[in-house]
Parts: sequence; C-alpha cells; structure tokens
Amino acid sequence: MATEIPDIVIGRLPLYLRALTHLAEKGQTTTSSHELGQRLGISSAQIRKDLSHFGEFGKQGTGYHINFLIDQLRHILHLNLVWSIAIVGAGYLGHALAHYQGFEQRGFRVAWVFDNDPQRVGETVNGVEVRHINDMIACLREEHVQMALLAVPTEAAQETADMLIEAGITAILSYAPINLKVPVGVQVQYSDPVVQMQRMTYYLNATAQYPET
Amino acid sequence: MATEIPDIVIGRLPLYLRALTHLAEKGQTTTSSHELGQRLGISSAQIRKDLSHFGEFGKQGTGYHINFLIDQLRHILHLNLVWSIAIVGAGYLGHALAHYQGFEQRGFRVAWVFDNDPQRVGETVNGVEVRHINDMIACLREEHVQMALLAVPTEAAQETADMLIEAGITAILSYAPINLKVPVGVQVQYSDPVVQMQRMTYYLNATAQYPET
DNA sequence: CTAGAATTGTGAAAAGTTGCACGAATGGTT
DNA sequence: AACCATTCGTGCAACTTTTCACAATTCTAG
Ligand SMILES: NC(=O)c1ccc[n+]([C@@H]2O[C@H](COP(=O)([O-])OP(=O)(O)OC[C@H]3O[C@@H](n4cnc5c(N)ncnc54)[C@H](O)[C@@H]3O)[C@@H](O)[C@H]2O)c1
Ligand SMILES: NC(=O)c1ccc[n+]([C@@H]2O[C@H](COP(=O)([O-])OP(=O)(O)OC[C@H]3O[C@@H](n4cnc5c(N)ncnc54)[C@H](O)[C@@H]3O)[C@@H](O)[C@H]2O)c1
Repeated sequence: MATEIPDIVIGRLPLYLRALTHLAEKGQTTTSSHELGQRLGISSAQIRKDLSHFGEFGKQGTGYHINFLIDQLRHILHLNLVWSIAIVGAGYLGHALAHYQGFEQRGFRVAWVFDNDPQRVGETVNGVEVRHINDMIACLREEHVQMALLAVPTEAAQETADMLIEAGITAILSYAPINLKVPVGVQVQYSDPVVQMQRMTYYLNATAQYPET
Repeated sequence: MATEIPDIVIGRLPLYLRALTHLAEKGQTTTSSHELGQRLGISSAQIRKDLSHFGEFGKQGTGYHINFLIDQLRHILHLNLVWSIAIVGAGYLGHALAHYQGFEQRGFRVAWVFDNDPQRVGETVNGVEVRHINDMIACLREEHVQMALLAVPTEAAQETADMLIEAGITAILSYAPINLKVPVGVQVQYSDPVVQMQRMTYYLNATAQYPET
C-alpha cells in the first residue's frame, strides 16, 4: 500500500475529482464506485482499486461521502493550497487561458503573464499586467512559482522552456506542438489539438466527407 | 498483422508524424527508430513495433526515409485529404482556435464557426463568418462535416454535443470540463488544462511555494 | 570483395493494468 | 431479529503493453 503509485492512477484522480465536484454542485451527498464509473466510462472495480492505493474512503453498502472524498483527493493531489502559475505568451491562446474561469475553483491562480512584444507589455489581461519576458526569471524565482503554461510560438518554445527552468519552474503545460528537452525532475504535459484530432481521423471514414468524389 | 490495432498505438502515430515533419523541415531525409525515440522519449523498440502493425517501412542499416514514412502515416491516419471542421462557441477559446495556424498544414480546415450570441453572429473570425447555432444542424448535415471542436460554456456543452450528433458529427474534441454522454460510434477527446495541471501537482512539493508558512 | 557497424522487424519474456468474484460490512424493511 | 439489497476492498487471473535480444539485411570503407 505504501509502494510507488502508478502514474496512470494519478492521472485518473483529477477526473474523479472533477466528477465528484460536479455531483456535489448538483446537491448530491453520496455516490458509489458504480455511479462514478458510469459517468466516467470507467469500471467500478478500477475506481475502487485506484482509491484503495491511498486508504479506505468508502463504506460497504453506502458508497462514498462525496465531500469527504473530494477533500481526500484534494489532499492527495496537493490541491489544499492555491498554486500560483505563470502564462508565457499573451497571444490568442494566452488571452484565452488568462480569462479561463475554471482555475480559481480548482486550485490555481494566474499570477503572472509574460510576453516579449513591447506592444503587449503593460496591457492588463483579466486583471493581470503583462510583464516583459526579460523580467521573467527574476519574478518567478523570487516568488517560488513552480508551474507555467507555455503559449509562445513554436520556434520560441524551447528557448522559453529553458528560461522557465532557469527560473525554477518544475512543471510545464506546453501548447507548442514540439517535444521539449528538459532536465530530469521537470514535468511536462502537452496539449496539441491536432494530435487529438488526428487520433480520431483514423477511425473516420474518409469518403464520407466528399461523397461525390 | 491484419488484427485489430490497439488504440494506444494509433494514439502515438500523430506524435511520430509531428516529429518526422519537424525533421523534414530541418532538411533531414532519413532517421532511425533510435533517433525518433530519443526526441519523443519513447523506446526505439516501441516505435518499430508500432510501425510494424502497418507494414515494413524501414531498411536495415539505414533506418526510415522521412518523407516516405510521413506519407505512410498520413495515409494510415486518413490525412491524405483535408478535413473540414466546425468550431462551436466563438468566445475566447473559440477565437484562439479559429486563429490557430497549425491546422492547414496538418490536415484540417476551419470551415464553420457557430455561436448563439446575436452580437457575435455575423462577425468574421480569421476569414470565417460566425453563424447562428440554430443554423448549425442544417449546415453541417449538408456538408457532411464529421468533426467539431466544442468551446461553449460548460452548462451548454451536453446540449450542444447532442445537436452536433444530430448534425451527423462523429468526432468531437471538447474543451468543456465535463464528461459528455454520446452514442456509440461517436468519438470524443477531451482537453482540460486543469486536469493536466492537477496531474502534475501530485509530484510537486507543496511547501516550496510558500517557504515561510 | 570482405569486414564491420548500423539498424530493422519480430518472437518471446517481462512488466504493467484491468476485470472478476467474493467475503465482509452496512443500512433498510418486514 | 432476520433477511435482503448494496457496496466496498482485494487476491488472483486475464489481458495488454513494453522491453529484450537476435537473425537478417544494408551500407561504408578499406
Ligand atoms: N491558438 C490556438 O488555439 C492554439 C491551439 C493549440 C496550440 N497553440 C500553440 O500555442 C502557441 C501560441 O499560439 P497563439 O495562437 O496564441 O499565437 P500568437 O501568435 O497569437 O501568440 C504568441 C504570443 O507569444 C509572444 N511571443 C513570441 N515570442 C516570444 C518569446 N520569445 N517570449 C515571450 N513571448 C513571445 C508573441 O508576442 C505573442 O503575443 C503556438 O505554439 C501555437 O502553436 C495555439
Ligand atoms: N479559455 C480557456 O483557455 C479555456 C481553457 C480550457 C477550457 N475552456 C472551456 O472552454 C469553454 C469556453 O471557454 P471560453 O473561455 O471561450 O468561454 P467564453 O464565455 O469566452 O465563450 C463561450 C462562447 O460560447 C457561446 N455560447 C454560449 N452558449 C452557447 C450555446 N448554447 N450555443 C452556442 N454558443 C454558445 C457564448 O456566446 C460565447 O461566445 C468553457 O467550457 C471553458 O470551460 C476554456
């Protein structure tokens, strides 16, 4: 039970948390592994087994108390505090991210926005002033910021990631469609819509779109 | 070899394609499973085994001819045509997506943008006119559009997905942080930055951010 | 032409993940 | 109190995915 917990299990916890929060908002107070599994398209056994890595949170016959389980998951995922994050690149995507309303309730706060375009620097995005990229390392170091969202053009992604690492960042969510080289100890997650779309076209029928050809 | 190919293998092909395209743009003409694996953080054996599901694309001693392999992957993933896609929701995220420059070169074309806000309808986003959501089903049906990006508020996501399905859409990339209920045969991919961020906080040190507390 | 280095494709082994099925506990109902 | 319907946590079996390791092939260079 105290052994290393598989990454794949950790990866599902935020989904459980999201679904539980949704149920709580609807006023529900308890749920079962079966109900949760149905909503998520995951087997109930898997949910029970995943949770059992961390303790015994449920009650036979009853299931799980939603608020209690939410608290436990928040604690496990280190979401019992609010993480300050930086957004790098204040273009279309950077603006969208800075305006995203989902961060606050889920454990994150956009504390910094950086760009290298003098036109953009000084502008305020959703209450946060855009700072120049040259100040980035100093700002993030001082505040011990650990996580950044990378939304700069592809060509600038690697060098910007290098700067982030120099600034002490250890978790990056990158939107640039390239694989970053980072030292061990730095986590990277990627978000590339085209990769997800291309995963789906494999299963689509290519002739349906142009029926006459 | 003609058996069902695992989803997990299909999921890696777009990453191979992306890395190969990157190499091709740098002027390189051949590569090896080893080099590709290094860049992607994947073992060379895995790359060879994945590709071997579809044929023998390499040459012993030499490796893979990049352009040839790109062609093969495009063909496998049905990217030898351009897929017309619809964006639903022309808010911050919808705008960012509509302006994304990575679609054209990688097999997709933003053909439609829909919103329900009369203020937004009629506006032009990156050359595409925003249409009213009430026209959506008719438009998409007529043009046999198969894929949509869903960027409406969370509360509207399920009903909008239902409309998309009624319109004949069979592949959805949803940015709303909820699990959609869809009939079998409809593919859904999700993109929720917070889920990815919460995956990373598990491994972060919660005391580092506020060293004095 | 030959030797040696590089690299593929793949069967078999190892490692990792999921699903099954059941004892044990709980709460509601008669 | 006895019974029944639920539901958890978990050992074990089944399945999936990754890695290993090697014969076969190709290219280069002497
Ligand atoms: N727009 C989307 O929906 C979308 C979707 C997926 C991925 N992406 C990726 O996200 C990234 C940004 O996309 P975008 O549409 O916002 O582009 P954009 O051009 O609108 O924005 C990029 C911003 O980064 C700034 N910038 C450029 N170089 C910089 C540097 N060295 N340091 C700091 N800032 C710098 C620019 O001034 C600009 O404001 C790109 O890599 C793109 O491929 C975008
Ligand atoms: N902004 C981000 O970076 C971001 C990131 C991840 C996820 N998301 C999610 O993406 C979605 C959109 O986010 P956003 O920031 O663009 O929000 P937004 O409010 O800026 O945009 C939403 C748009 O959808 C339109 N809309 C509302 N109801 C509609 C309906 N029934 N049919 C059609 N259009 C409708 C609105 O008029 C608006 O233009 C949300 O679910 C959000 O949680 C946003």
